Amino acid sequence: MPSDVSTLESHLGYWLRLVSNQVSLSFGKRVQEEGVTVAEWVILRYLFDHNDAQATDCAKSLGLTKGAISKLIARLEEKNLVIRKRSKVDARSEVLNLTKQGQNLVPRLASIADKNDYEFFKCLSKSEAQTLFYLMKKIAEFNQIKSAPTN
Amino acid sequence: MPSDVSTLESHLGYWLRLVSNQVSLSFGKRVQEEGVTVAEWVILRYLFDHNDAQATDCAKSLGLTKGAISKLIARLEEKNLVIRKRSKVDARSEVLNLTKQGQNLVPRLASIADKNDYEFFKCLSKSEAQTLFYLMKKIAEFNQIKSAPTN
DNA sequence: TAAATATAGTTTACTAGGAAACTATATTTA
DNA sequence: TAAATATAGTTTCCTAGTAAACTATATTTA
Repeated sequence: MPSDVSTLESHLGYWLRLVSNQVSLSFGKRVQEEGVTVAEWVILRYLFDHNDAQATDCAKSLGLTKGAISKLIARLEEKNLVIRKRSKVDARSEVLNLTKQGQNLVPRLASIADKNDYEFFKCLSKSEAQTLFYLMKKIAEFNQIKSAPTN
Repeated sequence: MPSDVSTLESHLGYWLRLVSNQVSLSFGKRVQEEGVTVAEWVILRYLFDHNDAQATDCAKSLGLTKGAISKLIARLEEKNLVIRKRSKVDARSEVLNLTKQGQNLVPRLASIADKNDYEFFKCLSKSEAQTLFYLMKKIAEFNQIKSAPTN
């Protein structure tokens, strides 16, 4: 007689967490060579497309809290990859930009991201990968998870 | 002229992380009512099926490091949900079991997990959900991510 | 048997992230 | 205009997780 208690494996959330954790771990090890982390890469890539960005916009677009962003920006500034300036029009907010060094780094990180994604998901056919993109976007949209509209 | 720098959204890893983080966050808020966390639920569910389990087996099956397991077990013991005993046959290892309280809790947590999964993924059709299960398992298997073989 | 090595768990130091309280500045409203 | 409220960021405290060093016990090997 089977147990009526659902298993871990019967939940999609379990599988997503399991796989996602490993993808990020693997990616983290790769970008470490460039002196940054996965979370930092995400901010850098966002700023690459958004000059004079505001921390709050960044948080909303990337689905993070302002607390998380605050800490990441502070670290990126220390690493000399991001410059923060107080806004002239609103003394509460700040204006974010990549440094020259930051701008040079982003393409290299993008290559690493491409490679990591390829290695991890190369077991999927073209159409399976497309399906997975489609499903993730559908879930994100349905559940109102914000994502950077950069393309 | 388009940038040759790949976007965040062009990586499956990005989407998985985005969605997975939100699923876990949502689930975490729900199980909080029962006084436990997502990571604790995972351990409890494992121990529900594995009497006299060893921490190392637990770690391997769930894809966690022994350090992570060590801290989680310590907390579960404090919460009186798990009992740890030193093994008689091997003084290095310990024998893990749920307390009566832990056994009673697991079915309630399983219900919450069911509900959370349903709410988050109800935007998917039956066949889409099946496809997502299939793809996650395929990726996990290909990349040798360990998962509890409880069913 | 003594020394080397392997294994089980713990601890420490780190990144990732949320929640909530906090400071400072802007904006609304009475 | 004064008071209330909203917004931008920061800080603190928590959980989740890895890596690496550490302790203690077992097992191998010379």
